[in-house]
Amino acid sequence: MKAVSGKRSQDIVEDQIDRGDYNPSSATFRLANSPFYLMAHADFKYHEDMDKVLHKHGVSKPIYRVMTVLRERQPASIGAIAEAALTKRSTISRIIDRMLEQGLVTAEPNAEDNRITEVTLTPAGEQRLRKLTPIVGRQFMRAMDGISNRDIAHLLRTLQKISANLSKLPIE
Amino acid sequence: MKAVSGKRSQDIVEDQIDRGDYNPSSATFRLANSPFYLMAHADFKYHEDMDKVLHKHGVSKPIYRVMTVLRERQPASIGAIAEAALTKRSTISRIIDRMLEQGLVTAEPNAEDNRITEVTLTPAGEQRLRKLTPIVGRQFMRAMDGISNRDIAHLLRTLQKISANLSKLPIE
DNA sequence: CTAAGTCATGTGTAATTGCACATAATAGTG
DNA sequence: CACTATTATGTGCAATTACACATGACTTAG
Repeated sequence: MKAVSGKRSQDIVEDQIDRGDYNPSSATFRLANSPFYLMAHADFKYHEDMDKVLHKHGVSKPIYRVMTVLRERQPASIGAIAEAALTKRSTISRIIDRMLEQGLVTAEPNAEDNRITEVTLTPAGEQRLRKLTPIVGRQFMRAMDGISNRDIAHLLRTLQKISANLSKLPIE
Repeated sequence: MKAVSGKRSQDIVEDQIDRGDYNPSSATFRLANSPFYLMAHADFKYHEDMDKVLHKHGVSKPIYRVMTVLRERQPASIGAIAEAALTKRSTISRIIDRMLEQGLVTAEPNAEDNRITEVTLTPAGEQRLRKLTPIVGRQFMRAMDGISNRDIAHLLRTLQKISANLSKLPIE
């Protein structure tokens, strides 16, 4: 590897030990070279344009996210949706309320466990989602322009590793 | 590259053309294989634990982000901070109010252009930031455990490309 | 089988955020 | 030099969010 943070590569015994400029506690750290800042930046830009378009179709970003979660697993409980959508349960509870008003989902108590609310997309919800899909697809293609599928696969592997690391026990 | 979405690799003329499973509009798309979902997920987990620790030091996530922006460029205007911190100007304006109350920053009108508010970290703000830095550093090391610096460099390049793509003209 | 414990969800409340607009300051135009 | 356009920021207001707690439902120990 190349030298980082002024140290010569010989000084670095293993590739993993010294994170040099990448580490936010380094004196030479810069946001432009920070993985997490860049993730937030990319994610922000990705949604920035898209949200405006989605709003024209009466769908907010959190509602869209819930719909994509439901597309994969139906029915799903409030708690399961919250976890997958990276949002607090109480918030999801209210988002589902709004989706009910719009007729995008149904919410029924689970037959075996009455505490659980089972949320399912209605045909109208499915249709709305199908309508939005190509818009999101175009935005995705735009984001990935000039990036090889090999690089995308590499990106996925790294992100998955990071997520796995962070799902272990917390800091202190 | 390997086949994606059921197509054989021979069918794919260029590596960039068909995004297969990666594209949110694909029938075989899964959130677990979606770059943007994984970015959001990693970013969420990264901040989830950290925020709790930061709060014990009286610093919220948005305040911490503003501080890291100021560390790199001081003084900075409200607008410049907003852009770098991926937050609306009016929101930053109010966050700066809170930081002023805590004595973390000063805000002075620019001498040449009276519209501009120049925000600067106070010594107390600098000190607070220095105190938090090792905490964030540990979280970073935890996140990157088992990932080589080469992979991090690769991740950075890809994320930078994506950000650059999305900074061009919007969708429709 | 009953009581304590755990779990899933919903709700009151306060804080945060963004939008739309207002205000103040500068730049540009004829 | 006056007048319009643009720019930077701040504020009223509505919507969204999270936290803390309450409620109802299931589970388990004894």
